[in-house]
Amino acid sequence: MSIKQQRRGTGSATISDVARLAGFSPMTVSRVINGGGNVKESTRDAINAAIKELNYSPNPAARSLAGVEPIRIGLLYSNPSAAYLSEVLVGSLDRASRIDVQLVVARCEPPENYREAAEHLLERGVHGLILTSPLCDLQEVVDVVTEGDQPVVALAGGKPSDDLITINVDDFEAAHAMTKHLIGLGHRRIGFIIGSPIQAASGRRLEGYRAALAEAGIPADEKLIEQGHFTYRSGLAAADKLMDLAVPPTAVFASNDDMAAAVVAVAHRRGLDVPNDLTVCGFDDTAFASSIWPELTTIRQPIAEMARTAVDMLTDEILAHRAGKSLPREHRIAAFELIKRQSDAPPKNSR
Amino acid sequence: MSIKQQRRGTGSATISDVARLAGFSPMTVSRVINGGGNVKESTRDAINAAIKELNYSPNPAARSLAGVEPIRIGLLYSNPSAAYLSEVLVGSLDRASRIDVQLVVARCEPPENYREAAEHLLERGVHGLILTSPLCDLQEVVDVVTEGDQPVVALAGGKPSDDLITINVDDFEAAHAMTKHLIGLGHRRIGFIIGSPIQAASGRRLEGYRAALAEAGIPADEKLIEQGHFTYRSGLAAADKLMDLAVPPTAVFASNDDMAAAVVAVAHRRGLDVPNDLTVCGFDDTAFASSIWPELTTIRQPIAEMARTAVDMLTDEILAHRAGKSLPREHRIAAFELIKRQSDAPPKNSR
DNA sequence: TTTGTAAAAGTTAGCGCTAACATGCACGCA
DNA sequence: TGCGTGCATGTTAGCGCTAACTTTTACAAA
Repeated sequence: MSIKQQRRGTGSATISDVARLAGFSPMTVSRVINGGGNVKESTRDAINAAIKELNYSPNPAARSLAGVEPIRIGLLYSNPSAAYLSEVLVGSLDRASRIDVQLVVARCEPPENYREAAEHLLERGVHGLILTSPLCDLQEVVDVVTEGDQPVVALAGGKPSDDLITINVDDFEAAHAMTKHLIGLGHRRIGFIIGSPIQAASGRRLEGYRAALAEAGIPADEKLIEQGHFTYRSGLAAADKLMDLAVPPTAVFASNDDMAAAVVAVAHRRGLDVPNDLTVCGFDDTAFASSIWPELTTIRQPIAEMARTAVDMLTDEILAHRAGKSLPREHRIAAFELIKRQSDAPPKNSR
Repeated sequence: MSIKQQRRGTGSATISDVARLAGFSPMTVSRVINGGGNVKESTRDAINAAIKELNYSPNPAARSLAGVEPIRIGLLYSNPSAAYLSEVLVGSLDRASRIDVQLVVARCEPPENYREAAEHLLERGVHGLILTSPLCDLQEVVDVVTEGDQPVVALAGGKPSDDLITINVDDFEAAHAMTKHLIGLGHRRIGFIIGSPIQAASGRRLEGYRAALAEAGIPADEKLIEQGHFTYRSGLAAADKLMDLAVPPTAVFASNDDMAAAVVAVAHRRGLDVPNDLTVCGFDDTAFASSIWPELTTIRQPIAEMARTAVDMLTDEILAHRAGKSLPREHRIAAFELIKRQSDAPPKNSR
């Protein structure tokens, strides 16, 4: 007796296996998978059960060969805050390749060419877009990309709205937690450097800071709050002003790492030791945070994870759209993490 | 008369179109494409001509469906010098997706888990590996990944050898050019901070520096040369030593941007203006270079382009390997660029 | 000339999936 | 009873490619 050798095949389950197990034809299975209509509820359930049992997932090559247009997602970035970008890329690529979605990455530098870059992507036929920070906070950019009817995800930024799916950490809670951490160390005069006013997160971070102070019963001192623009240079200026105060802060919480690094630079220039004379902490956990010395205590956003989520959500939207349905725009909140490094310590006088 | 509507199909040429045009069967075309043997020279030429004329390229989905194992390339990185990483990713992904090669990205942090990470990739069935800096300079890592018979490309680092394909800028020429630039500005006492001794590029950069000085007839002063480790912290120490010299340098050329940033920090701490009191320049053009102030004059390696090349070379190797042939290990040199920003100026006394 | 043999080419079938069409069936209405 | 109507499912064929097998051709040895 000869066992017929399978000539090819990956060994994993096929749509026919599922069909056989469920007792229907492959076509019906296909309909269930692709959200097609006209399938009885009980049939759908039986097929889904079979899919689960066989741990089946459709072969993307066969699918695309059979004429289904593969899902393409555009990723628009600018301002290579490089650590951020690489996390975005690693996360989104990882997920995209796993679920066989094409990712088209494009750089754009507002205000010059954002329109062009966006149109370029749309021409390439993308079915959805991911907008990374700080693009999501530029209203013109958002307007351009939401003109069409492709779904758009704003990653770490952007105002939740009906046009935009957003994925963010809770900036308020994160800033609140960091401020509370500083208060816990014994600090009472805590300087704050606000981020760029055009980014929505800046305001939320400021409020988190204020709220933590208020909760601890520490009176707000507006002189301790300086405006910055998320740049190193703006951090230098803000830090100088803070350190020139009659009673300077014992800790400075900057709204991002670039500005925090600038605070460290200013402190050093003035002969202050970080963290013993001045505690400094940042936000974002970019490469900066761990490449300067001392390394910064900061807030980490799970960017890679958020990027993965972005790809998933877009894909769901696109599939729903293809099936003629429509999903409500979701607004996800991801969990942040307070990364404690070497730039924070109790204030001097409290020891 | 009814024109039969094509139900599906992408519209682009298929292997049958090529076969028809060339006057052979699709199978023979397939053989030509896949480097199979037993095709007459004249046939091969005719088919290649037809391929060119129709601008044909095989449909990857159909190919993979027909059972050809898709090419998978592993990319190993560590030490997220993030700008570098993002360039590597953008470049390699761009090319990989265009030629339909799968890229499997993995992080590894020697000395803990490099073996594990490498083995993990190999288990995932990658057919070739890209090793990014600084991994390519760790002999243990290189040993592990070259154990098998997959081809390995060292990107921006590594010693050219029979085991390793390398892609580098000419570190000697680049350091030479930068030093010459400084001499051209009028500097005569130029400090140099050497990179990590374990990376081969460090030595080549030092030699470039020495050669440029020698050419200009400037006597070498060993006190102006300090050892560093490519880290910010090592840059701080080296800069302090240089600035403590009886006759300190008027310019410092650090072997990477992190150390150059540290030199700027030390200068500021000592009340020196950059570039008016001290010229500082770096190497690599990482994010650091343009996020601190003043922005660094530095050497840019075309990392994205080099990454693209890496993917191409590996793919060629893998295809050659599959066809039973073997290509010699190549060692490519890419063109660097001297990026002039705001951290260099003529020395004070020369004005 | 016949035959053997290897090189060069062609044929067949099938990878897994889905579009288009076909069918079956229940239900309501004339 | 017959007949449309619409839902639920099945059948057929083909997407583009290549593995495995078969056939043809070229050419040398018998």
